[in-house]
Amino acid sequence: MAAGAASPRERYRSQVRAEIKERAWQQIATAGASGLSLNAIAKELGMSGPALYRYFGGRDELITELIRDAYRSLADTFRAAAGSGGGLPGLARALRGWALEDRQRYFLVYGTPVPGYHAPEDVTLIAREIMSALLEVCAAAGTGSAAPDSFDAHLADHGQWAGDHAYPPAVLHRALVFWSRLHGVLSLELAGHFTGMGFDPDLLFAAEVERLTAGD
Amino acid sequence: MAAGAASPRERYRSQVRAEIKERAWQQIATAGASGLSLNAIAKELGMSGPALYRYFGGRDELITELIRDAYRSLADTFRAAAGSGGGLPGLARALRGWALEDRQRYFLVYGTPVPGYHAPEDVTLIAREIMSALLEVCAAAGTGSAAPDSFDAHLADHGQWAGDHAYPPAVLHRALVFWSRLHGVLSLELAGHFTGMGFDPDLLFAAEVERLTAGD
DNA sequence: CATGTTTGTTATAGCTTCTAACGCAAGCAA
DNA sequence: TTGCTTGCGTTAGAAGCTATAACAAACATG
Repeated sequence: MAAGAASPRERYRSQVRAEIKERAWQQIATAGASGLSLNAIAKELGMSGPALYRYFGGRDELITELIRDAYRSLADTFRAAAGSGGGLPGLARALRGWALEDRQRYFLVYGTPVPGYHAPEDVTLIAREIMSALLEVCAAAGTGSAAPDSFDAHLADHGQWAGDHAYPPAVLHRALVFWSRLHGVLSLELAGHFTGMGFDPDLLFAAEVERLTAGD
Repeated sequence: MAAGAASPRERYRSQVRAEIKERAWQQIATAGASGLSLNAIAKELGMSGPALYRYFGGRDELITELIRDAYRSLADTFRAAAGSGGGLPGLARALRGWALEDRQRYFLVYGTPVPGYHAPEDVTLIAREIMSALLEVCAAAGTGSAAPDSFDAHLADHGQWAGDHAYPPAVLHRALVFWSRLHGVLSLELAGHFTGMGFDPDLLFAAEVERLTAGD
């Protein structure tokens, strides 16, 4: 975007910022988001503590940046999957692949929220973008064979979140069910609640996708 | 149990321990588990910092204790619901009620795990107890109308986690689907991913329970 | 060349967890 | 009742963290 032609100073600056974020991802991967230490990152980069504050306003700002990148990455993955004609199974595969690629990144988006934290405006916009791609695929996949229930009736009156496109309630319902069911399996799997049970979570995921595409 | 007749010293000790845990729950409710501060708790109780270490080995031990209590509470809730004949809808209601009662408690059980953390033995035993109650209700509810799929075949070979009772694969599958789907909705709702969308998460939950009981 | 901006430094405040050493007081026993 | 033991709470301190302030050096630009 705007990172092409810039002054050498800005080039250096953005490169250091990127390096900081890279170390931050490494730390998060091994110690979780709560274990991220600016001091440790600074030492790893060979500079001393407060130097990092030239690049990020503080710990919260750095984490917010990582969250934004995580959302962006998921949105791009969804956009690509939605555009490649794989339908709902393709989208599901993309989601699972993205989740397994970096579980801490998944938790940054869908993990336990910090009570005080409020996501900045642009992050909620990316979230809308993700939802939009999902709705698009759901609409293309048809309404399926599930009979309309009371929730569909509710959605007919409370479906403004889908944006401009006036999707039928069945499509909205399908999208919400796709989202919550696959998140349910992925979340439990990534959190390790299936470990030691012996079965393959991938097959449970596949079975849910199966029922999802076969009219719920 | 063993807390009935005890020396006055032990009575005092367990009372202080309980008070500490109560304050800890309050703190977690407002600042999340990562924002729990032993120092702040000590000050609230009128004693100074290191005194808490007479009652808990440290921050990790206190949090582990809270996690254990959360698991215990969920297990008791499940046991009661399983015994009261409400079937799967009753169990689902109980789960939702328990989750909404204290969202941070839910996150302590099903939230983002800390990479290094390993749950102690007894917690995994309580987790098994929870699964056992769920399986019991699933078995009583019948196998439903869902046709056996490849995951059922897989479960026939990998269903040892159900314990002694040799439940049929369909029952195991039903339990896993009950668990993951309801967790999916609850997790997204409690994390606030539905806020601003306008629809009622309770109705989505109810719709999922509906499809869960009506043969998937 | 001079001037202003940006970067990195050290010093410092204030917070955290946690260990160590000490004094006091409560409970138990002879 | 007199002592002894055990446990509780204290202060002091080490090591870590975030974050700010003040300063020095390097850099880019007039």
